[in-house]
Amino acid sequence: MQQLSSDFFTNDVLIVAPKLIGKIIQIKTEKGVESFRITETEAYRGEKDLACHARKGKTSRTAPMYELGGILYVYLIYGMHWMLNIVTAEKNNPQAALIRGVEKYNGPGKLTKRMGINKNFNYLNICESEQFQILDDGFSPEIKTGKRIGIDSAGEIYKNKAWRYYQSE
DNA sequence: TGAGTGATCGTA
DNA sequence: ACGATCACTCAC
Repeated sequence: MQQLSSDFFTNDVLIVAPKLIGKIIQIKTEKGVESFRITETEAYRGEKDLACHARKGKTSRTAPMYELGGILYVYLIYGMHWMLNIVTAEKNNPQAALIRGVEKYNGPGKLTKRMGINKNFNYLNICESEQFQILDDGFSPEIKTGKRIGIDSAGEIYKNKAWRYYQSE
């Protein structure tokens, strides 16, 4: 059981997002230490990607994505649901992998609710944090790809990219 | 299929 | 200051 190093996240999101499948999120909550194995991710890749928040450039919301890979990008959507993203790539290359599902909790809003993820986790460095870590226990499942979900306004080219990754049964 | 919900950002 | 938008979820 090994914690992922900074190098792991300093790669293109199209490399990192599929590699995150099967890895384990370990989080310290009021209940103690809990673990969740990642089953589904999506890649959001730079200002050119019309589905990525960074398509409009750097703002206070998207600033975390412009940092060096290895921190969290957390934001609220529809006034209710916290979205958990892992920032990837080098500084000023705004990319992130959305954690869309973990074992037993599918859906990006459901898993953050279960984990207690909120605004306080934004910018958290996951290579240095005691509270939130990602671990590799050697498990490497077969991975399938598909179109990303919920990005209808993104335009034909990027809407149809197969940048969603999930574990096949 | 549509309501709930509030931060964010462009426009003024 | 205002209004449109939104990487979702749940109940019909």
